Amino acid sequence: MEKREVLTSIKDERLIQERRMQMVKGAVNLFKEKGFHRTTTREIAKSSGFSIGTLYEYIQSKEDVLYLVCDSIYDEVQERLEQEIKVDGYTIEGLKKAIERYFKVIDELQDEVLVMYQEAKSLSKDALPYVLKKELEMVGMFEQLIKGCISNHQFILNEKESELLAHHIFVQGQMWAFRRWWLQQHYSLKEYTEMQLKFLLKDFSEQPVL
Amino acid sequence: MEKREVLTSIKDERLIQERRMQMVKGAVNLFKEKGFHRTTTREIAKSSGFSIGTLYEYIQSKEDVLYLVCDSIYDEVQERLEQEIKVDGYTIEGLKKAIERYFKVIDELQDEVLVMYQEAKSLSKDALPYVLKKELEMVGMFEQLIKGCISNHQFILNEKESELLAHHIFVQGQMWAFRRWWLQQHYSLKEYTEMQLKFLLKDFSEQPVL
Amino acid sequence: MEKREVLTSIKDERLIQERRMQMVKGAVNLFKEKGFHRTTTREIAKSSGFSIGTLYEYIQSKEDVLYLVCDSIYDEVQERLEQEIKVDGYTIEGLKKAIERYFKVIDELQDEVLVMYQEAKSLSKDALPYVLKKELEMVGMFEQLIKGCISNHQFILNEKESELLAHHIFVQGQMWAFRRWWLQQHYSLKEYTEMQLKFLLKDFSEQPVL
Amino acid sequence: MEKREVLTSIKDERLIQERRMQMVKGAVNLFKEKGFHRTTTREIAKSSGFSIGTLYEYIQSKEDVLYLVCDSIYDEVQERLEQEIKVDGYTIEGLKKAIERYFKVIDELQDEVLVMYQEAKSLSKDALPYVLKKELEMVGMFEQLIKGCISNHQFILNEKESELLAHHIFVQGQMWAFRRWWLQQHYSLKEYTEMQLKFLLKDFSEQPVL
DNA sequence: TATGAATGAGCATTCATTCAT
DNA sequence: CATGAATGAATGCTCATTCAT
Repeated sequence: MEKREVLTSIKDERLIQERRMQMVKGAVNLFKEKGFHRTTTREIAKSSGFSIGTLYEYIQSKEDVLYLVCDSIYDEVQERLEQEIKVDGYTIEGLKKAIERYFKVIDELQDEVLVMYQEAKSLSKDALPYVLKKELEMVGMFEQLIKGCISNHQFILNEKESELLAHHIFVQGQMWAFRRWWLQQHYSLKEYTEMQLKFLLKDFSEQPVL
Repeated sequence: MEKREVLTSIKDERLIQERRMQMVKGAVNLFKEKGFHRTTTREIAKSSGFSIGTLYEYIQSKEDVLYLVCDSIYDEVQERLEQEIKVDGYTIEGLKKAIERYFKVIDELQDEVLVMYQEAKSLSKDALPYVLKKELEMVGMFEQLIKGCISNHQFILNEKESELLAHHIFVQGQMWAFRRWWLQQHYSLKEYTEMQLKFLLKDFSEQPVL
Repeated sequence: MEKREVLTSIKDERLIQERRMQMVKGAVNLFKEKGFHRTTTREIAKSSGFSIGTLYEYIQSKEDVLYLVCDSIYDEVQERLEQEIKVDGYTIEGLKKAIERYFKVIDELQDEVLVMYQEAKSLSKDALPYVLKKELEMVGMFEQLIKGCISNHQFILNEKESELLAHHIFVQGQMWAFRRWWLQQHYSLKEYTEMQLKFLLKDFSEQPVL
Repeated sequence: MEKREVLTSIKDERLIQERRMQMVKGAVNLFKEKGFHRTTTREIAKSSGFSIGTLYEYIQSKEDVLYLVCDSIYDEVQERLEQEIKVDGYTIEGLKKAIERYFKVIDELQDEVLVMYQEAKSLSKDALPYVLKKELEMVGMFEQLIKGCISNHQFILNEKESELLAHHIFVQGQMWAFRRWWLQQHYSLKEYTEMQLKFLLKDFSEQPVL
């Protein structure tokens, strides 16, 4: 699936990138505070550093901003993740480290992650699938790791179990962000990570399962 | 924490209950479709079967409807759960059944659960804590079950692990609702439940952990 | 001009009088605080001690309440005044005493007077003339006194001057009420009365004017 | 006391002045006819010659319009007055002329004056003091004139009497406006002025008072 | 007579979007 | 390209009035 196009009347591609970066940065902060619906386009323009007229030169509707924000958050999470994950091989140890790093990335971007999960439903029928697709790509990263481990005889899981485990890992990361009102009062990130690893991988940590 | 009062100018308590039931029922359907912010008070009134004026006789602001909806969903989930859970003792088998039933309840009320999780953030500073409290009560139900099992030497977990496991169970239930766009295309509820049980409880299923 | 009728569906005349008295008493207090437009019929009913339904048994529209209030205030001012004024003869001394007493009555009923002057404009085309008529009757009381004095050769004024003096007196009384935010911080009622008497009547106090 | 700020989202100061002038002009006419409360913001916008949206670009609430109206009326009365009064010295003749001109200004702006006196009470706790202050400034103009005359030995009055006389003059001017329903049917402005001068200043017109 | 639940026209205000400069 | 004034449909909410009980 190619990136959904956000139409603009501007020709200079470099300018488009720059303005949109400003826009996303400003909007994320606002969405964090007040949510998408309670944020006005004027506020977005202001916190982006340009006028409402200019804002509309680079987007077609308010919803485009939300799409741009979601898109950018995914890109950032994914990018950071890929950067860190690549190094380790397909071992249980590698999988553990990947999870650890994933949790760390979520922790660093928790505001953004929160925004995305709370506001994504406001995306149009048009943009939503693209965002969900991105999510599946991230789950796919874990799935690949798991399957790599299985190929390496690190442990045994069937197809569906692998898939679900990948989802599991993914959701537990998000959980750190959107249940932070409780979790982060009771656990440090380190504690949380350790316990999650225990729950998620305990069976596999000693010997291949029969 | 006592129930947050939603002010009304109506004196007949029976009528209040009846109208609010209509209201919640009508509103949930709308919130499902279009979300809280895109639903107008007029639509809520209409789908509740009365006029906008009457709607406002029973609430003070649009947000009250959201609160009433969240409140009612929690009550229903909790009620259904308690009803089913009570019978079984504090055994692993009992815990499993409780989880199964919890997942079933979530499955039945998935629209409502989804609404609640997507819209709760729009609750005022006033109402949010009450809703979060309700959530912790539900987590608490699982925690009690788990601790009961521990007392019965069904397995060994420390305090924090028990808490986290309870959260885990709770979140996996919700996950069935808010990731249904993917999960429910790949798994039946039965499959999902079985696999979750395996992940959540596998260690404990054969013998007490040392 | 006969009293404007305020229609009611109630037959028992005694009840009508009683309910309307409650109504006026309750409404005056509310109008004082928030003005006619900002006061709701529900509030009037409540502060009158009966239900909104009952309120509308005794009036036909919210404006009727305002009319009833204005009417009742005039009646009270006029009644108190007549009661006190009658005794003295048509002398300058008598006129002075009448003015003193008028100012005292205004002082006692200043809230009511204020309400009337600020809200009378909200009366319908129908009710306004009746209220203005009442006002002229009160001015007429002073005019009579003045003309009596002239007949008694206490001083000399032509017709128009007499009229204007009567208006003058009347307006100075009201002034005590509706400029109280300044006057009552700088003068006691006694001081104000004395100075007004000096201004209004000085010329006449020593000898007939040529 | 500096002018109370009415917030606007418009940056062009010239435009603000122009639009507000239109607004005040349109609103005065409506307030005259139906009063502040019975006038809708849409009507104000329409009679100002722009849309409701534009209206709200220049004010923050309906009450701001009332404030702007009151403010503008005072400014106009005061400006016209100062313009005319300056020339004459501190003599009884000068005071008389000032009063004449004041009455003439009130006569010309009687609709506006009426609006102000009937609606000022609807101003917020915030704006009211500012308007009352303006009123005292106008009274102060007469007080200065009177005290100037006293300094010039034109007549003798103590401090409090001077103050009250100034208020007197001020109120008699207003009286021409808000009792016009009677006065203007019985007197021409000329007659009224002459008689008021006689009442207000007769004692002083021939010789200094002992 | 008394009550109070129901009604819906009406209002102030907001805000995404456009377009002339 | 950038600006910001203008627009008006849409929305949350109020409240005078009615009428069945």
